[in-house]
Amino acid sequence: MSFVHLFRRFLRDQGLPVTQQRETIAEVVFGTDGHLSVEEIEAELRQRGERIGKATIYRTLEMLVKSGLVAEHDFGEGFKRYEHLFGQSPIHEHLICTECGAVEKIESPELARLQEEQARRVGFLPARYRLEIYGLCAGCQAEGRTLEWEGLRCPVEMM
Amino acid sequence: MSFVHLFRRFLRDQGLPVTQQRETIAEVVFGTDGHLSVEEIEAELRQRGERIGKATIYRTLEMLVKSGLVAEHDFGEGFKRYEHLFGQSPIHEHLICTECGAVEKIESPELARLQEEQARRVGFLPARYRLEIYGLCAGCQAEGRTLEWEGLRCPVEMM
DNA sequence: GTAATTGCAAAGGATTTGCAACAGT
DNA sequence: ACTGTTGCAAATCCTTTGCAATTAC
Repeated sequence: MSFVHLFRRFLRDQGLPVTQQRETIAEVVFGTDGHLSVEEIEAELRQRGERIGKATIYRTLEMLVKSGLVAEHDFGEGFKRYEHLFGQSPIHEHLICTECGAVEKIESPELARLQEEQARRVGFLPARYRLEIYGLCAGCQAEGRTLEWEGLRCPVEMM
Repeated sequence: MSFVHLFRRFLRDQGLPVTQQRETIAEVVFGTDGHLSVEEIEAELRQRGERIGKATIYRTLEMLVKSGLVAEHDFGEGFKRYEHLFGQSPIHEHLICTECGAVEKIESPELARLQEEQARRVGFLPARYRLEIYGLCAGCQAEGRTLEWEGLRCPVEMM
């Protein structure tokens, strides 16, 4: 449970109070390896018998993101998702299945290095990366599903 | 003005009418190499003396995205941006300056290839990529600006 | 002529904000 | 005690949708 320690340290460093709500929300976020939506966090809190307002969840998540312990994602669903970075490389890709919504993580030091290199080549100082690949996951392929909207696309050779 | 031709062709192929509004909106989108927000598109239309409703803009953009001629982006500003892909590789990275908001594009076939490779390695069928690097652009660095929120981050070595 | 689009205004959904009551230091 | 947080509801912002009038084919 070292993450509680880290978050507390962050709050202390910022001169902010360590409240029960903040710790509870952090426990939920650090207790899942997936990508949580605010709605999912709310549900988990309800299940634990905690009654914490939505506004507090948003405010705590903002803090967790600022601390660098949690990453914010937008997979194009119309809302955000949150993922703790505890014990994993902050630089990793996401493979997002457009059919079933599954999100798989892959780490590639090679890819990370290449990205950094490309950015610095044009004088850019990189701080944060976002690598997402949308497509069809192995499971959906096995079930014979195809990329629905892909049929409408004008292929590049048209141009 | 070949893009008008392409968009028309797409509409015909779909059995949809080619309206004046659709062509005008397409002209605006294809007339800029940057990343336009809906608000910016509206402003440009107003400047041209065109009076087109916001709903029509959204509906036309949806169509342009489906056609594959335009890409939709979310740079975390709370709204979407649109970029035409006419004459450029659909696979390119974005370097986004968190201080001045500038967006620079870079193309890296090497990076694209590596990404494809990584995805396929785990049985994933890639269709669409998203590569964004957030940080400080060369211009802001020259002016001595720093990454404001970066100071709050817990470095990885804490974990 | 028929079917689809347009434009307006209203609805929708996620996130933020104001403010009085409350908790952490 | 003092400062900052919490929770509720209202507000906000972007985007979508319903529907009568209009336009493309």
